[in-house]
Amino acid sequence: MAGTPKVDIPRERILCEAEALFAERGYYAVTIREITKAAHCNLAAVNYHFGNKENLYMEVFRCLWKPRAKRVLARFESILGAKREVTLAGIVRAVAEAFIKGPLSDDERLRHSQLMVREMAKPTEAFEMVVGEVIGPFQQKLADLIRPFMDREMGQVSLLLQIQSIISMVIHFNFARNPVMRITGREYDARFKDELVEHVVQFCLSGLNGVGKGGNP
Amino acid sequence: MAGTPKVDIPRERILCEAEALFAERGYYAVTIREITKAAHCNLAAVNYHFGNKENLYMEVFRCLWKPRAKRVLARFESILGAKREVTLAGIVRAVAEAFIKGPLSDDERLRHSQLMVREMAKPTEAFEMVVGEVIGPFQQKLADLIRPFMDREMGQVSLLLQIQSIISMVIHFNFARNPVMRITGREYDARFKDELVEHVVQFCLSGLNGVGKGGNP
DNA sequence: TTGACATTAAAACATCTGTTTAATACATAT
DNA sequence: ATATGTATTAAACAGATGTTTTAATGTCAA
Repeated sequence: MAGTPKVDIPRERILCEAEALFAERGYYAVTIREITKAAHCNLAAVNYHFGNKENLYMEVFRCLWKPRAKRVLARFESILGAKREVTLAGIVRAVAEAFIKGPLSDDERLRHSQLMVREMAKPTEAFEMVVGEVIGPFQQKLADLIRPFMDREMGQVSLLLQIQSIISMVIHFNFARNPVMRITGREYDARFKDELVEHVVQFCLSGLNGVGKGGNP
Repeated sequence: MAGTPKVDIPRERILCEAEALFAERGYYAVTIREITKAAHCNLAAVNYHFGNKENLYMEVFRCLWKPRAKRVLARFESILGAKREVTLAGIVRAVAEAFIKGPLSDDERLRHSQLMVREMAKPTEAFEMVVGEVIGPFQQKLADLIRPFMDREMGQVSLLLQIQSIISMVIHFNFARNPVMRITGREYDARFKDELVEHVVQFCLSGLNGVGKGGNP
């Protein structure tokens, strides 16, 4: 079973299992029969509780994805708020920690980013909702936080590209575990995640030069 | 039609249309009937020329994806080879230009990265082939190129994380056009792509500080 | 032309898909 | 206890899907 829901009613079980399956294999690869079987309930339960498959998919984003995203953002705020003064390094570290370690379990984090990546590849109504209500506002807030550290004459687009670059890295290290593990030969244990956070912070702050000497052999 | 194949035989048309549809919507969302209709040939043609749907998908990677990836890598080598001396900036710029502008048309580039991202989300046999034959070797070569510029004591894993970070950015700016356009409000025209290349180079070389002053207001 | 082979076409097949129906069980309030 | 609204079940439905079959068509050498 994929993550134990607090209330053990069929509706919750369906949502939970549906999310896990949608994340892993995508909307069309998953059948209602699979979902209801995993949730130990009758085939008709999906249509009874959610109307149809498409709305079940939307409800996954409304009831599970969105609250979880908010938990991550709350963690970000919390990490940032704990600091005496806000620095550029502090902001980046807060992002990296919230997204790569954060309040989510490993399974949750994987599901979460897989669903998002699938939406980025082919956006549906869910994407509109999530960008409008969660991701968009967050990136704007991040831009406002970072702007004071940037050149005065830097355009808003440039600023947003900086944000996107940070985000692209944390998304990548979350959802592309497979290639990352395969190429680096490392497991996603606590130690490796610490290294990942450290790496993201270093890279975002000073790029390749941050750890290099810049010398030519 | 999705990109005009050189030889106008049904087999080629099917491959071409299949790739476009698989990239846009994923394996299960696409039906053989759709593919053959788009390719203006009979339903049975897929099973005649490719045996079954699964093998058609694999052939897309073997016959279209892989050669195209090699074209991109060849462009990378070419850009790098044209330089008088190899610098860190030169390497990063070569990667960014090859992947973001490169030898591919806009449609090709989008398809290419969408297919890859779908494979990263849920790897199939195609992923194994592509990582083993193209992506893996390329990242190793990139690591060898960059190593001389890094600290002597830097571990191989750290080095590969640097590579992954560069790659994650170019992949992101290729396949996540939708969110990027939506959030920055820009179109993916030649001008914007130039800006993207410039941004990636700057960011990878010196991170956020590269364009900022680092001052606290 | 004839014969052999490769390709295309149309139809049929078995299975799977999302959805609906109708019947049943269950709980709670009167 | 009875009635009422809710939740579950099993069965059926219509349409879609991958695949196979069988026939027709084209191609080209002997």
